[in-house]
Amino acid sequence: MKTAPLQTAKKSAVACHNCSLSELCLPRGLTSEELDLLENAINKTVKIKKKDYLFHRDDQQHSIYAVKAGAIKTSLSTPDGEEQILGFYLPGDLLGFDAFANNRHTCDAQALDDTLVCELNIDSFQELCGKLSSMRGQMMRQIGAEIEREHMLLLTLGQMRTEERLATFLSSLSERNRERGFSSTEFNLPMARHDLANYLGMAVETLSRMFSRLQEENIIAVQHRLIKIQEMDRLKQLAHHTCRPAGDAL
Amino acid sequence: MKTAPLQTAKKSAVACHNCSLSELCLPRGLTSEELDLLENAINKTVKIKKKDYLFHRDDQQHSIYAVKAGAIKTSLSTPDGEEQILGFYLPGDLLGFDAFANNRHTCDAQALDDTLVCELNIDSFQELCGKLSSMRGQMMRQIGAEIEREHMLLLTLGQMRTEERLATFLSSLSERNRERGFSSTEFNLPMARHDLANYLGMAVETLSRMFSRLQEENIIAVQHRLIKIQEMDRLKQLAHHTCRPAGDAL
DNA sequence: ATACAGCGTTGACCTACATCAAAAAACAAT
DNA sequence: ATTGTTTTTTGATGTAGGTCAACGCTGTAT
Repeated sequence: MKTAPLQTAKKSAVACHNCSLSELCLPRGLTSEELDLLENAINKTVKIKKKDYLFHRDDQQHSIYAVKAGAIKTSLSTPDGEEQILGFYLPGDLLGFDAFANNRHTCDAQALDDTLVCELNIDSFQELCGKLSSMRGQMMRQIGAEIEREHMLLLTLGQMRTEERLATFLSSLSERNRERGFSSTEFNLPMARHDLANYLGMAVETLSRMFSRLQEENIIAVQHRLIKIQEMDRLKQLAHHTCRPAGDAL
Repeated sequence: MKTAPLQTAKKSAVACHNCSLSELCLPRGLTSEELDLLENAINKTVKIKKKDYLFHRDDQQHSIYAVKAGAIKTSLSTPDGEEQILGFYLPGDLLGFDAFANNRHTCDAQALDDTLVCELNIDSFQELCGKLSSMRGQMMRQIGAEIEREHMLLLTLGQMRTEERLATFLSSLSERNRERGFSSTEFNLPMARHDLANYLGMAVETLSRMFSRLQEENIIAVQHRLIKIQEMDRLKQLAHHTCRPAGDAL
């Protein structure tokens, strides 16, 4: 289907110390010495091209990855070729925890764009977590956030109508951008309509209609992937199902 | 809404050593000495009555729980009173990992029946995981399984039609029973129609119709909560979306 | 027994969304 | 620019499943 990720990968030096994402990523709250240990656990920085896979379900090799730049989607596919996108991972997000169960990834991870990730060897990372309680705490928080995010998505898919789903998504992407110091009212969607529709459990056509509807009501302005939120309060109102700001990832 | 869980709880001695669930639960693969340490981390055994809550979202106190008997559902509820059930936990299952993120549970957990759980203090458990790599591995496997289960549910809610959803659910409950040494073709549903419908993202009426349809086609026989699977292969065929046997919990 | 409350099933109807079809816009390659 | 390819939008139509309503069954209390 696609070339293996490692064939298109380049290795480069790792440096959490001066990484701009250190406040979002694992390093948050660690001392300089702890950071050294973390850097040792990092295999390498991997560059993957748009549409290439970071990992496949059941791959022999498994790691935890931190996104430095670009965007990754994870998905599950069925025997008959249907897929469900499980999450979008943006700079500062970690992915790969699904491999904890059986030392195999249980979903696929594909780059939505040319992407840069840090790869952490799962075993040395586990070992590190044994040694440093701060690191263990970091990891637990990340895992907890991942579970919480998935809970929100279940709520979205199980209870909301399509307009609500989109409003909730936009609202949480906005929040996310705010947290990262970007504009919360004007941003680019990192994914195509097709992927977003799949993630939100609706047809592309329906998604497009919902974008149009929100635009007609002057709640947002849409130009391709650029979204401008014009009336945040009305957007949040539509997304009233949402429980809390929803911290990490999407 | 309901009495606090602890008011209806009774404490009793903990003994992983002679617990019949030790092969399903955390103790699996641990040495006798490691088991001693685990027992020390366990606060107590808690008894909760049907419809009482094991924990609430944002509770001050948070723990990991292992179900010994009965059944628990976890759910998320929205400001406007809608709920989405996230999972059903049966004997041998662990729940409460959602509190890792912020030291607060992010969902509610309610007993579907009179239920017995072991309560593990989260901090001493974490500490234990620092000391014992085998325990860390155990926990990671459990967390991984939880994530994998939620992925399957996302696939179910996002991609399947109602009949498929029910077929998938029954098929995985059957598999689960088989793994625990119970009958895979005849078992009781631990939850009411209302809860199952919610979990599967459909109306109770629709769920009821799907039960009837499967029964008309002689794939299953239904008497209240008792399910007899008559044609397993046809059931699995209907659930063809399912990726793999789906190990733990529901 | 009888009455009552909660749960489950069935039927009639309706709507939110999927599907089908086609045009328009954006993008890529020559 | 020109052509082909992919993505997005819009419109027309169909349907799966939601909603509303009524009824039957099970269990509990009197």
